[in-house]
Amino acid sequence: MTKGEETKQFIIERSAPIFNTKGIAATAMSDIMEATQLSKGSLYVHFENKEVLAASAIDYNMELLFTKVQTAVNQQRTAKDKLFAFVDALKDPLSPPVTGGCPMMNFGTEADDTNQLVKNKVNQAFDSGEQTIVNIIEQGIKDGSMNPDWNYREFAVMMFAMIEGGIVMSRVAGNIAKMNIITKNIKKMINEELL
Amino acid sequence: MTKGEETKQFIIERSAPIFNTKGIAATAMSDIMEATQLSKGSLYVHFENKEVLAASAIDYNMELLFTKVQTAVNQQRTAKDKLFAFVDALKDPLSPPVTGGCPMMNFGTEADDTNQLVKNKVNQAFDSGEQTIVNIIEQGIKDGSMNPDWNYREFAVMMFAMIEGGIVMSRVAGNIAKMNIITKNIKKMINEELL
Amino acid sequence: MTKGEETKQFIIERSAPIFNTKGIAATAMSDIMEATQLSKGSLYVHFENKEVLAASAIDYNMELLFTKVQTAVNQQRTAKDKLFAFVDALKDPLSPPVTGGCPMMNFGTEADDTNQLVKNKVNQAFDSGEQTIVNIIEQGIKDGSMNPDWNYREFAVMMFAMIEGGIVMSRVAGNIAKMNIITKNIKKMINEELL
Amino acid sequence: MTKGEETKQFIIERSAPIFNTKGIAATAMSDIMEATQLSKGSLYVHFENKEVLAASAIDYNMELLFTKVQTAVNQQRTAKDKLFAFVDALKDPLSPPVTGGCPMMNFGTEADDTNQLVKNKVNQAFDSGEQTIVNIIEQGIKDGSMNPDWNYREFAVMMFAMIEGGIVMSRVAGNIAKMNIITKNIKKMINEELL
DNA sequence: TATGAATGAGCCTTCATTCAT
DNA sequence: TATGAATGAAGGCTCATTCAT
Repeated sequence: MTKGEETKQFIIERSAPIFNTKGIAATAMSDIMEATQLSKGSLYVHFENKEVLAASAIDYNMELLFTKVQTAVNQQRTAKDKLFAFVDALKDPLSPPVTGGCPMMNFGTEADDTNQLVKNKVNQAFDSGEQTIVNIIEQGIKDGSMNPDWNYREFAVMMFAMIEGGIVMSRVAGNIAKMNIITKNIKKMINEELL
Repeated sequence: MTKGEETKQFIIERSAPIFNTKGIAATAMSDIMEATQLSKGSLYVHFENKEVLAASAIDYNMELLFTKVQTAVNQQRTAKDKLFAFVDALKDPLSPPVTGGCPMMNFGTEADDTNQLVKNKVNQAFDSGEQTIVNIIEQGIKDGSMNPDWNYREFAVMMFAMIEGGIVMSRVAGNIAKMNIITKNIKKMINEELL
Repeated sequence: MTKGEETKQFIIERSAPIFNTKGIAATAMSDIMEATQLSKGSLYVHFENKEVLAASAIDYNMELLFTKVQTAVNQQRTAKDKLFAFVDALKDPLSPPVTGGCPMMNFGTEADDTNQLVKNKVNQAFDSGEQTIVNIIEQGIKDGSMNPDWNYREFAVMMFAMIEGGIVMSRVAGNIAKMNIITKNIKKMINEELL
Repeated sequence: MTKGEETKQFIIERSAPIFNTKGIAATAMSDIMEATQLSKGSLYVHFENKEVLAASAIDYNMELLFTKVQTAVNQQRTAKDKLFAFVDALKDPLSPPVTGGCPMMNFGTEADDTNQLVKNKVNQAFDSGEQTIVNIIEQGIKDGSMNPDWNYREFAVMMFAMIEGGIVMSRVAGNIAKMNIITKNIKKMINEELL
């Protein structure tokens, strides 16, 4: 990695939590100057403009989240354990895997009406999160540990939507009571499809 | 209503969809000047500052949403029909009851880390949305149309979380495929508890 | 004139000589802040952006020049004296009627390749300067004091071009030797067409 | 020519038309980076700063113009043909010998109030252009083809001023109508002094 | 000689807010 | 109550220039 690439990556890593916490519009380049201790000009050496930097930070936040979830999933053997690991990785919205909460929710709600590029990024992330769930269940069905008649595609949508909704509700509440209910019930629904 | 109160209300009604669409940070007082065709000074006659105006607009958006949902619910007789009406009122996130999408999600994700006042407002709104569901089910149990052993409090949390998560996912996707799955399955879950 | 119009006019008057002296690109809004002792925001209350302000200043500079020349012309009776007054009004490029030199030359050379709007303004000014000369001569021919066979339309072009060229040459030289030669010869050419 | 000198010359050739088109103030070092495909640092290896580079580019533009005019002049034998060649070399300001128009007018109007160095360069160029005309006529008088009583020194000033003024007028007009009038009349004035 | 990362002053513009009228 | 002129801090961004490699 060249010096320039290193700096670029450094800027992304430092700005990502700021964008995820304050939002794109409320994050100023001066916030990033402070977080990186770099000059204004230097930021623009590596990023054309704030929009491009924000896009990189959004990618970074979502990839970081995915890596954390995927890592947790991969540490398990059975499909059930993998699914539970997925749920558990996101069970505490007050100590989220990524500072600032779920980047899909944060940037999705900020961008849905105004920023097609970000909207698309978030949409892909939602799809690939859902696909992760689908893949695990398909493995479980294949190895005979899960009910082959399960409408797992629809379950994946419901499960992911419930988690995402629960994250926002719990963050706003300042406690994870609702998230606990959701976590518990998702696990229950999974258990009902085990063979 | 005095002239002043009328103007104040007018400003709220015009600014509410803007805040809900662009977000608080990205909405400028000049946007509201344009939308109301009022002068800068006039806005400040009625609202101390942008924060106060935003708070009023947020309240308005959430009340409008509740009114619309409640109106749909009230048009039904049975608990089941009321619950279905609740779900149906929110089933199309691309043509939402309130311009800009769900205000709880929009302001909740923008404010969760940075604005305690808004955070509290949204939290209360989530609670009272959930309570609406709870009330309907309690009526259904009381009149004997719904399963008295149903853990309906937990169901209310799940149902509301699923809807909220589904709204964001569908808005970001630009289509309501996921929302349709969610709507269908929520109704299925309700049907399973009917007597 | 309202307060706003007064301020707007004041800004134009103060900025006009700066634009004419330094050029559009080299004039900063901060230069105009200093010259007007107004705040940055105040400047933008009256002018959408720098381009619009520059356009107003250019108009002002050219109108000021025309007024001065026209006033000098109008003080004379005969066509010959009017023509001489025109020439004399522009005979000293080091003490020009408008601070910074001829606005048509200044903005014309700055804008010819890059700014269609300004280019058009300047072109019209050149045409109307030429027309002034034409009008005077037509009066002279009509009243019998000037040669009716004179190709005065072509003379107007030559005379104006010579003056404009001479202005730049003399300003760059720092002395009006060349301009004196031009002034003298233009008058000689005029004298040759008197009856 | 060493590698360094070659690069230096290359930078001048590429930047000259940019400076002549946009002006000194409006030309950024980044414009020159793009035009040369050289790095920022490389530009500063060869030129102390933008001012020095601009000065070199100005020299280059004026020398290029002189070379083109002189070449045209030298292809003719008689004084009259030489003079006509001079005029014809500049007769189309929309397809000028040097991209961006007459460098003396461009840099003269930009620099007359603000940049003594450039002002002097332009003044010398005006003088030497005038001197070229003078030299041709003196040859014509010496060889008996031109009127020895001609006040040719004054004619040279007028002729050059007319051409320069005409260039700006025509560039701003977007057509060469006025320049055609000027060209025609200069030739007529020359013809009147032939023996 | 050539690179490109880094700088910080300065650019144009927008912002929320104040206040005399 | 309503206006709109005035403010100045802050916004995103560009600039000429430096310097280690």
